[in-house]
Amino acid sequence: MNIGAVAKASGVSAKMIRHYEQIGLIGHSPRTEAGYRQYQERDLHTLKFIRSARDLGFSLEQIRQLLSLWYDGERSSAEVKQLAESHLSDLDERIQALITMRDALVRLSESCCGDDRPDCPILEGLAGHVPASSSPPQLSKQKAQGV
Amino acid sequence: MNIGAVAKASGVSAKMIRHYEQIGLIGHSPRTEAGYRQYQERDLHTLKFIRSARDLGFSLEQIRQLLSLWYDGERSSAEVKQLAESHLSDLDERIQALITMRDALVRLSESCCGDDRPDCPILEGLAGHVPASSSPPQLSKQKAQGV
DNA sequence: GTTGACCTTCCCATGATGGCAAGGTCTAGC
DNA sequence: GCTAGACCTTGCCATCATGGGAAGGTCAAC
Repeated sequence: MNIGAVAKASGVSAKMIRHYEQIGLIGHSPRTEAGYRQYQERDLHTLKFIRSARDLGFSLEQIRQLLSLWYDGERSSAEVKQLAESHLSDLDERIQALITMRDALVRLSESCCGDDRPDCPILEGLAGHVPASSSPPQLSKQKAQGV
Repeated sequence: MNIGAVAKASGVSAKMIRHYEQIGLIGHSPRTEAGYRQYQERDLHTLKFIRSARDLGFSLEQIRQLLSLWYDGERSSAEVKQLAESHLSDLDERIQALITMRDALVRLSESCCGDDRPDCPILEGLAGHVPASSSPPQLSKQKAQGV
């Protein structure tokens, strides 16, 4: 298989496959005389693995570890699970951060009537004059960080 | 005020203040004879605005627009609100994407007992052999609230 | 006058990905 | 055999917001 074929079959772009090779995430593939990279079923399998891990949000560094665990018949599933859990809490943090943003923005946005007049609680909020929230702030996820 | 002082007071690093100046997000500040940037209260106000908008996840491009609306006495609050709503749906998309990842990862992780044996449904899942999920996968939405 | 905190500009790095350019290779159709 | 077009190669640049560091100038306090 040429790179285009594995790319299509794996869902990883040719560009990225070359990149993964360059950073050592995957090995150097053999080349034809003309210099074309040649891939086997096994490589396709690896690329699909990488693709799945990317879809779950694992970083390339984490994928490097996942691959080495995958290849290692002596691994303990605990190691894998630990990696997954660690990524999981990272995801949770990011989700929380975004939700905090969203909640704050929703509150600002709701307080703005959005008509043709210039008065705008959103801008005022950004400028530091926080609008009185209509509902009590029991979400506790307000602007915790502030300045 | 020197740059260090506004940086501290605004929560925007000196590095970033110079950067914002360079990309034209804020104007060029006057300089002392020695070349030190000099800032006024007004600049501090602007930087705090930027910092708040960054805390809400607005991109620098969006902040550029927000600033110009802020400065524009003739703006309609509708324009501001539209910008906010647009960012809001972007946030929602990103949150959903992360939650989708998290749900999938949770499902994989739960199916792995995490002991010292090598058998690992997480790796198998990544390799394409999706484990049978114990409960039907309709949980994606409900968790949007309670993360 | 020295020291240390602060400032300046400039370059590089991040992470994962895409784009483009200049050029080589392969293959199908003529 | 020749040519068009699809495919491959490498290499550089861009994204986005931010930080690090180097080399050097300035300022204030002691």
